[in-house]
Amino acid sequence: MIDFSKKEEIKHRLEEKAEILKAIAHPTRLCILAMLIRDSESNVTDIQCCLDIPQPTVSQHLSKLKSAGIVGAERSGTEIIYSIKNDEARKIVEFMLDK
Amino acid sequence: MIDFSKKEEIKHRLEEKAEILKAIAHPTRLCILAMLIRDSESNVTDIQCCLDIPQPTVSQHLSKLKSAGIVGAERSGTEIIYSIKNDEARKIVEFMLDK
DNA sequence: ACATTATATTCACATATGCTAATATATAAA
DNA sequence: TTTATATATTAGCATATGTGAATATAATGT
Repeated sequence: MIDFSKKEEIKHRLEEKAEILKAIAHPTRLCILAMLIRDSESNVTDIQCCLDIPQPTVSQHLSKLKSAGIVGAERSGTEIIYSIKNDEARKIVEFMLDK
Repeated sequence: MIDFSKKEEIKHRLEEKAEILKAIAHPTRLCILAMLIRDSESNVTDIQCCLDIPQPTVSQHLSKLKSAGIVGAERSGTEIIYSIKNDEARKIVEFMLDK
């Protein structure tokens, strides 16, 4: 067992929170998340069409959101359906875009 | 929340929001903002002591927060007093740290 | 004027990020 | 099995970011 001092605990928590914020903090990813909030889920092609940027770029942003635990992916035939799975992130985006 | 029919119009808005989030999205800056929420204002030395990192590093993070419009600075003698001036940013930090 | 304290700025460097182009994989249809 | 469609991955490159060390500035006190 590792014995974290209180400062280390706080530090780790702040790092986790910063990771989530950093994943959200990009205009394209904010837009993707806004789409996913509006439509509750979406595939890559729909997102790409909406944003009008290259497909690999969309996939890279989705990959970043996914590895931060903000979105989840589920294959359906040839498509992959993305949706928001982190409620904390969802609320931040909702708050930012309601402003 | 977002009107996707006006793509060009919302692009700038998303960039602005992402700028704010990006400024917040760092463990040290999250910690600085948490201090400023708790104490309502603080000088550089106090922040430096609390975080235990070099003074220039603190100044650089404060500078980033300031140029993003998140904190304001006011000189008082030889000290400079920082405080949060962007309420949107304050609410995001409060939300993140309450979780 | 000089020393002290508080803060900012610059530089150098390593690492991370974002983009594009090209290529790879996976599923489904013919 | 070949073809088409949807998505992911890789490589290369430019730019941004974070940090520490050293230095600079600004206000105050002696």
